[in-house]
Amino acid sequence: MTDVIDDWTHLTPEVQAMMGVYALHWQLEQRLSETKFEGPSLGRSECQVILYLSVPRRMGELARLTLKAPSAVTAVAAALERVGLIRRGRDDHDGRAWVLELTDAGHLRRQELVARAAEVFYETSGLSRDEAKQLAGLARKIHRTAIQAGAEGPL
Amino acid sequence: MTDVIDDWTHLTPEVQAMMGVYALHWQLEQRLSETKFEGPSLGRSECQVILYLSVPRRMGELARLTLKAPSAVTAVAAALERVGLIRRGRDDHDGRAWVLELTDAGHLRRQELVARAAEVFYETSGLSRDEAKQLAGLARKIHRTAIQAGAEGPL
DNA sequence: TTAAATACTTCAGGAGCTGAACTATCTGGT
DNA sequence: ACCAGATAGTTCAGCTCCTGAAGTATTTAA
Repeated sequence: MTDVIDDWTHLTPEVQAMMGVYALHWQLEQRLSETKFEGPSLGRSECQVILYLSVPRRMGELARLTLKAPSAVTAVAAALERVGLIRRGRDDHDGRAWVLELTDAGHLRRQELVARAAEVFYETSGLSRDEAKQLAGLARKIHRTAIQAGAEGPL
Repeated sequence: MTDVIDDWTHLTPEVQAMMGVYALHWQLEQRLSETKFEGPSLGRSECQVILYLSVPRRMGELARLTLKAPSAVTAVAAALERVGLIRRGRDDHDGRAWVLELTDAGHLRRQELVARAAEVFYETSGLSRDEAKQLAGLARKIHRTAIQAGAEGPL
């Protein structure tokens, strides 16, 4: 089809990893957010937050996990509440904080998102189940380190 | 520091991989583009295109590789040419197409970017050299598949 | 030679994020 | 109990970056 000379061998492993990460990230965001479900459609950040809401979480926690500013989470929460996918409640132990929790519709939507994410993941990565698990293992470590680095600022 | 209950075990491998990819992508883009080099500073896409210009490439090829619209590449090329990091020439075999090529300053900047990318990669991923190579192996496959899927549209 | 396809450009418009300034609540020292 | 300072979230102005449509130049195929 195209005559791309992918002399991919002279790139450092780090740059190779980076390019793969960029490509997979783009496809996941793009194709996940443009999937049509029943009910209202969601933006990229809305999908991301729903995935993190496997458990009720405070907004600040979501901001830290998604590496976004608190004000960005405010907008996402407003959108998700407006369409009835989440419910807000005050934190029992801290009246300043909100806890976001999926409604029944939210849980349903999350299940659909997880399923769709797996589809898109395999379609666009071309990885096998075993390779996916291998990647997930690396991803756990990456996630933990990256979130911590993000919380502490850029050194 | 924070009491995040990361019961990360009940997430599917695909979602785990996704979250790791999101976090690493964010950190790489953010920290790479905010690094100060000598000379003019670059946006995220400018950095990405420079990395792909290890070899002269046509603009359409860059659009496909970076998964962006051609018009986005036009803007990036204009910016990079303005600051003297790339040179444009017509493709010998196709007078419609431009070929972008790094200047000497561009090659220098690319080397600095590659070095900085490796630093940021290890700092924010927490991976070892071996794990990085493992990830690079998966990334090669991901990249090839994802770029092809992008070129052919969303199924 | 002419119609259709391709490569890039220009531009208007929009999504989504940040940072600053603000309100509400909590915490610790006195 | 009270007040100062820290913390959680909100509002908003402004910014960056991207896309999609319409336009130009060139190539390809009929």
